Amino acid sequence: MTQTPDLRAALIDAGLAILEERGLAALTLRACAARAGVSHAAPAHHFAGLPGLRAAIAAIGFRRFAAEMLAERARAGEEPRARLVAICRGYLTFAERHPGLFHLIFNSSLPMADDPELSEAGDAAFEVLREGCAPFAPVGDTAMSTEAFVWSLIHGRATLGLACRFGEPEPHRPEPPDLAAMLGILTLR
Amino acid sequence: MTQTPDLRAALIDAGLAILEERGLAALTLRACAARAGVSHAAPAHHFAGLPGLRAAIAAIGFRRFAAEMLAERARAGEEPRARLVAICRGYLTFAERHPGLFHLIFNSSLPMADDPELSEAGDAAFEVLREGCAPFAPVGDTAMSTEAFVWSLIHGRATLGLACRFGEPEPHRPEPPDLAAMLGILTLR
DNA sequence: CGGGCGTGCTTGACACTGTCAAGGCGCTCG
DNA sequence: CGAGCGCCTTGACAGTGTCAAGCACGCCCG
Repeated sequence: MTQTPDLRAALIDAGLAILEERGLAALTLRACAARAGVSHAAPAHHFAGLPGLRAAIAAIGFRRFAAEMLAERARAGEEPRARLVAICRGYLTFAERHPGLFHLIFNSSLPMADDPELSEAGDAAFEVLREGCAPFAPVGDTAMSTEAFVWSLIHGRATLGLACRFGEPEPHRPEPPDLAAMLGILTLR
Repeated sequence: MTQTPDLRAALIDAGLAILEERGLAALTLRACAARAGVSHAAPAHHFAGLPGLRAAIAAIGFRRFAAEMLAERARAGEEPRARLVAICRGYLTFAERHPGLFHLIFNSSLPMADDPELSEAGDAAFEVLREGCAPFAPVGDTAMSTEAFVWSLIHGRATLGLACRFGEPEPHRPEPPDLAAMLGILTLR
C-alpha cells in the first residue's frame, strides 16, 4: 500500500485485529502502529494516548455488540419472551466470540464520561436490552427494574463463562439453553 | 526495620496495600519491592514473575472474600433465605470495598490451573455460595442449578456496579436492598 | 508564480515495566 | 575451617507509553 487514506481508521482496524488474535494485553500503541505500517508514535496524533485508542476501539466494539443482539432478535419473531431470549443469546454469543473486545468494553476501566462517542455507543447497546425487557413486569416483591435484573444475570453469566469457572470441566459448549430457564421466571406485565 | 523476617509475606502485604490504594494497574513487581524495601528483582525469587505474585495475592483475596461472606452469614440467623441474602450481601460488599482485589480475582486471567493454592482458595469461596444455595429448588422450568443462577446474578450485579453503569447517576449508595427482591424468586426445595 | 505555514507523521529520547544472568553475602553443614 | 547453597543485589536488555523536536508535503494568500 502506497499511502494510508485514513490512518485513524486503519489504526482502529489494526487494534481490532490484534484484540481478536492476541487479546487485550497485546493491544498496544506500538503494535497497532506496526500493524498499520506507520511509526511507533503515530497513534498518539490521532488518539489521546493509549486510553484514547482503547476508547475509540471500544466504541466500535459497543456498536458490534449491539448489532449482534439486534441480529439475534431479528430472527426471533414477535413474541416478547422469544425476543428477549434472543437478545440475551446475542449478548452471550458476543462475549464468547469476541472475548478481547468484551474485556475491553466491560472491565478495563474505560473513560466513559470523557468520551461522548463512547458513552453514546454504550447507551445504544444498553438500549437494546432495555427495550427487550420493557414488556416484562418487575421481578420479585419490590420494584426492582427488570432490565437491572436481566442485565446482572446475563452479564454475570457471560463474565463467569469467560473466566471458565462454572462447575463442570466443560464439554466445550457450556450449554446456552439455560437462557430459557433463566428468563422463565419473568412474567409479562 | 532492620531485617525482613519473611520477605514473601512482606511482599504480599505490600501488594495488597498497593492494590487497595492505587488499583490493579499499579500492582507491579518493582512497586512491591520498593514498598517492602528490597531490590527490584527480589520478588522474582519468591514468585514466578508477575503472574506468580498476582496469583499469591489473589489466593489471599479469595480467603478474605470467603471470610466476608461468612461474616455476613454469621449475623443472619438460621433461616435459609436470610442466610443466602447475607452471603450475597457479603459478595457485593467485598466487591465495593475492595475493587482492586475483586478485579484481580475475577478478571485478570489468573492461572488457576497452575496454582493449587489459588484454585483451592477459589473453590473454598465458591463453596460458601454453593452451600447457601443448597436449600433452594432449581430455578425455572428446566434443571438449571440454583448456584449458577445466583452466582451469575450476584456477580453480574457486582461487576456492573463497579463499572458504574447502572441507570441512575448514583446517590453514592446504589441501593443494595434489591438483594431481597433478586432472591425473592427462589423457592425452598 | 512563489513563499510562508500548518497538518501529519517520523525520529529520538526518557522513565518505567518484566525478565534474566551474574555475583556477592552469610549461614549451615561437613 | 572451608565448601556449598539460599537469598538477595546489581546490572543489563527489550518492550511499553509519552513527549519534544523536526521533517515534508500541500494549501493558502500575496
